[in-house]
Amino acid sequence: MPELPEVETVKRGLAGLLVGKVIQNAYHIESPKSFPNSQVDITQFMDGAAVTGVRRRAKVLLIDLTSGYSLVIHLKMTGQLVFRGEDVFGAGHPNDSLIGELPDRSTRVVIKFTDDSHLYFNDQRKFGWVKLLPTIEVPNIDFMKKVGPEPLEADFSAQQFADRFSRRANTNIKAALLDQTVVAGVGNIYADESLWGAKIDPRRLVKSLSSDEFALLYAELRQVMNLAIEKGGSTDKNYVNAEGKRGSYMDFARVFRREGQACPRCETAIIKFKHAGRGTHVCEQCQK
DNA sequence: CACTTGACCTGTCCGC
DNA sequence: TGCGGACAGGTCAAGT
Repeated sequence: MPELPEVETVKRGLAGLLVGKVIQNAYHIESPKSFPNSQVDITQFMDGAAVTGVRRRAKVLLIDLTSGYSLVIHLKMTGQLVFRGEDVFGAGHPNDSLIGELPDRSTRVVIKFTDDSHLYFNDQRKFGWVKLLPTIEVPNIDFMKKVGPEPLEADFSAQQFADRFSRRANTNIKAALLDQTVVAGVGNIYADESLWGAKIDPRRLVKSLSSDEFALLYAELRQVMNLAIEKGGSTDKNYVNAEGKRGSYMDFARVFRREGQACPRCETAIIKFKHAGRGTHVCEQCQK
């Protein structure tokens, strides 16, 4: 579930918690695929290194270290990055985290800092990963070379947005929105939400959309993602922020996971069906 | 190259 | 209550 707004929320949380901390050591728990680097590299380039910054590109998190290496992290569907330390969960602090004692049975990677605080990478389904790479090589990995522009950047225009879709002219608009090489960071939740906002049926072919419809979809996508960041993301099942707390965008969702409920615009019941390989939520009255 | 489908995993929920 | 199957959805490999 983590899409751009969720990863951005984690990024902001971690930036405030990790920068300046020095790593004591790092290890995986019974899931080498989750942390595929060699133990030699992990020891050499992590132990004793300090965190200089936390960045996000598309749905990928980057934690930069003084060793010249960066942790490149993808949460995929069920990944969580939860920080635990005295400053957040000291005596007397209310603990409203969704997550209990850590590590738990979904913990795959543990990073221990010299002040005895910890960063836990949890991932129930083991699709996500933490990779250690030289910072200067990060832009050269396949994903970074192929991924499309950041949709929330100030200089990303409606015209650029529309132009990006030319490569997917013959597919449907929902599949194209989910294609990370078209625009970065859109996943199932915000695809459905923005298509509802723009009154576009997800099954429409890209080439059938007018320039006005692209302009509307651009505006709706940016609005819905900005609102989601403001609400700390969407917690459907697994997603939590860097402190283990849920996001509240689902309280504001108009169609996602609202099958059977009334469309906020026209009161018609929202329907759900499988499309582009995903659960898809639509108001068939509004979305044409 | 454009496009679609299946695989990767595990926990949960639904119907029998 | 047990059990099989569907489902969840980000990305990539392999298929047409």
